[in-house]
Amino acid sequence: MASPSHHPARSAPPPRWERRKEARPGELLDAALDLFVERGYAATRLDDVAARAGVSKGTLYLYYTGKEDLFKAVVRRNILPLIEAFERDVAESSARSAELLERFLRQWWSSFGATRLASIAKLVVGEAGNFPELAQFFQLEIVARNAALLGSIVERGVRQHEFRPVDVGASIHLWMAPLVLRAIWMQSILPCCPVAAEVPVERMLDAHVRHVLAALEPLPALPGPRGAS
Amino acid sequence: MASPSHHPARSAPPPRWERRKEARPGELLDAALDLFVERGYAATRLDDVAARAGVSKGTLYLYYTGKEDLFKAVVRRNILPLIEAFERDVAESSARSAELLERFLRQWWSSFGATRLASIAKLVVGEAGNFPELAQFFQLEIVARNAALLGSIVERGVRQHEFRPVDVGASIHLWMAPLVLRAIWMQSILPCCPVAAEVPVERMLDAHVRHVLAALEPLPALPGPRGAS
Amino acid sequence: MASPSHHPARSAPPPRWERRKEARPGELLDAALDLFVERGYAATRLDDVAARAGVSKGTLYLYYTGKEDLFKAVVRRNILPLIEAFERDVAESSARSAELLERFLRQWWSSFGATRLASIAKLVVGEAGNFPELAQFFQLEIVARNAALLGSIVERGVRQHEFRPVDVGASIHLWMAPLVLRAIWMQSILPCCPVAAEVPVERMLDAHVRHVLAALEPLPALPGPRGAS
Amino acid sequence: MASPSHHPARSAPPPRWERRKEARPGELLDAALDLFVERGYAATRLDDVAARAGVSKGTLYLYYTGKEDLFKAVVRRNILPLIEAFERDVAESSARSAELLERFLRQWWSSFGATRLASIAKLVVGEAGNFPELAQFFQLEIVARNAALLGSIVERGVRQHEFRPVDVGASIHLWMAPLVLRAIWMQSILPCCPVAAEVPVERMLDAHVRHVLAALEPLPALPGPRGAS
DNA sequence: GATGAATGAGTCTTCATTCAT
DNA sequence: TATGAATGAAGACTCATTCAT
Repeated sequence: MASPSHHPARSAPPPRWERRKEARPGELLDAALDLFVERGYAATRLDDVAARAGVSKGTLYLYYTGKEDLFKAVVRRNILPLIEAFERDVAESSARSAELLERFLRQWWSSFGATRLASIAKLVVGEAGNFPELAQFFQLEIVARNAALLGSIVERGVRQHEFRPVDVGASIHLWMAPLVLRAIWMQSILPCCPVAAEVPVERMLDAHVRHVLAALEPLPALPGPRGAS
Repeated sequence: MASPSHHPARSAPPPRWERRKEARPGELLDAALDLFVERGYAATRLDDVAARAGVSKGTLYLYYTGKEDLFKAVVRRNILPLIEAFERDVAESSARSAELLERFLRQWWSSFGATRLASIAKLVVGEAGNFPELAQFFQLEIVARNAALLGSIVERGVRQHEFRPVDVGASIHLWMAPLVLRAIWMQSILPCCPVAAEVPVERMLDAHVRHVLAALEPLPALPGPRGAS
Repeated sequence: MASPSHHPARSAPPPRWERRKEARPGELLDAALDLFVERGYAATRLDDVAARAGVSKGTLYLYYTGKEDLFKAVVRRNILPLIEAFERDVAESSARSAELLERFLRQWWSSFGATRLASIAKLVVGEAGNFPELAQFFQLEIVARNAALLGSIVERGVRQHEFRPVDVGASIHLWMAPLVLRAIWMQSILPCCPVAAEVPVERMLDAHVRHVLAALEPLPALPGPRGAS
Repeated sequence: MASPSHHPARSAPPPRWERRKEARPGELLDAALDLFVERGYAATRLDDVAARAGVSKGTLYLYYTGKEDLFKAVVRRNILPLIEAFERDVAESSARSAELLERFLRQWWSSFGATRLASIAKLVVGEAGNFPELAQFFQLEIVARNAALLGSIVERGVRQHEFRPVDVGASIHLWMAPLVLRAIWMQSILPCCPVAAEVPVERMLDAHVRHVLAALEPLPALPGPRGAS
């Protein structure tokens, strides 16, 4: 009678399952991301992944060859689009270098660092020993590309005399590390320490941006004594 | 008596195994650290820990109540002495603030960041979800204390007009993050990417120290209105 | 229109699959025979059977109620025609008994023993414990009938004084066993031992036939001119 | 009172398990033999093996690395001693060749063919495709050695003019096959066909021995008084 | 008729933990 | 204390079977 089904007239029993070949992979990856992030690789049971995706255990194996494959797919699927979006954004922008740099950092934070995706970095780092291949993928396809992107912004700024000349290679790490580490922290330690009265993210972010821009600010061409220091 | 050996007076038959109640815990912790660092928490088998420590599996349970307990002991035992040493060093030092700060950063790197101990941070971060209590301990007893230490150096420098006034809370994170992240990276991703031609650690470290000190350098007294900012 | 289909009048859209109700069972049985023979009952997956027959897994269930049913059908379908052919051959023959017997043995070898069908015997023997009903069928419809056939030849020979009187029941087993066992061997052990330099089949077969005929050769009629033969 | 326990006075609870390192492997192999023989390799669950051996599933893995290893151990352990016993018997015997041959055949039957061990041959034959290595072992260490043994008896008899010259290679197979096949049959098909009124084993065995000895009997020394025998 | 996505019971295997010795 | 044999709960993975399309 009050059947939740969609056949109001007929009292057809609701189908035990639906055929949704297209949607399944995405649902499985979403479920897996949640659980991997929450519990880590080893502590995540495929039963739970399947249950959260609303399918049975066997179905999972129709789409992924096993736990490892699922894990790799989760990482690839969630991370790659992001880096590609970043690359598009930078390529299309024609703003001043300082502005572009600030926007990059803030966008990185809002679309990755502040999200659940940051946990993926944590996962990859934690499981690198057990998934060297995945670690390589991550280093080459994500970290290196992100660094190249940031590097290209800085180099452009330097070339156009918007930034002072710097050791780009070393600087990139210095500019990214505070964001990356804070992101990881917020996904792992922080949820366990509700009282950890940390400096708010915004303040950290502002300070970081200011700090980076200051470090890149062109030296005053003045006659000033500061050049001597 | 003082003999480390085996009851010379009593004509006891040589025991099949030795009683080494004092030495055991350390040996077990060392073995466990190796394996936890290498494989992560879940992938480390107690059998292997015991084997590496040269004892049987059962013996392990005489000293630790289980895997969790062992894990926590590994973290506590290896990390606490370090932070305490840092605190002593800083307390005893009377050097100029800039010098002290540089020494702190370089020592942090050489005695923690560049060592296997850095993996512990990786471990704790990765397992925080499964060991909240451990994460709290880590945050409060290690991270916070380290931050306080660094903060005290900076504050002293500011108070003595050796450093310019800064947002200490936000700055600390910015000063530590590049080192922490690089340390973690070297323990996880890097071993899997032998060709990753990164900027050498020394250059990164030099750049970072220079950068930190520049950011803290007192502003020129000058006539400048900039002091108002 | 120009559809290869079989409904010329109707402008039916070309079907995505063909209806081949008549051909399917045979194709499935052939595929199943291959795989059962190659891997045994349990290690054969219905997926593979269907794939080899060029249909989907579901289709298999339109023709057989399950794996067991398929297995039984494979055995029945492949073995029964053989024994029936043997029976026809013997019934129609009017050759001398010795000649008929030799022909029977050689034909048995060439049309069963030397072929993939011999593996069916191996299968039934191996799975008898799990398929008692099938074992009974095999014993009654194949083994016993084959024995009866051979027995009838021998008995006829004895009746017509072409063979010496023998214990027919016991003899039949002696005459068949070397062929059966060799056949099974060639389907199971031999493929794994490429170097097993066995006596060639032909020599074995010749020796066996000679041996059987010698054992059945009528005793010399006393005074003994038969020594000359 | 009549407690089977060994602590009559104390009401100590019976230990949940005993440490019986020496006995376990044998008990496990016995249990496994039973079940493999009864159900075949694939249909035997390790749970059942362990239960029949009176241990838990995990214990099985202390002694064998898995199902395959257990299977191989069952075969090796049960079959090798037999063939070695046969070899000893023949080596030590000094009987006449005919007598030795008959004894060999009868002993083979009673100590292997008529026992549960014959099922091992069935198993190996059935699983050869899935365990090629085991099949090789069986062929080389069991079948070939048994054939060599029988061959040596026949050759000795021929050399000493107790037997007529024969094609030893071909003959061996002819002499063994009826016994081997009957043995396999009795372990697989027969238990499923209680009414299969077969020729009794003894009669088959007698007929076979008679038949073999007749085929080997030296040819009459020409002039032929042998017709009288 | 035909398909193949979905199911879920069944099995092997691992490993933290216990306890008789 | 120390040992390591024994346990058993847990989880990855398979595959015969079902059923919505």
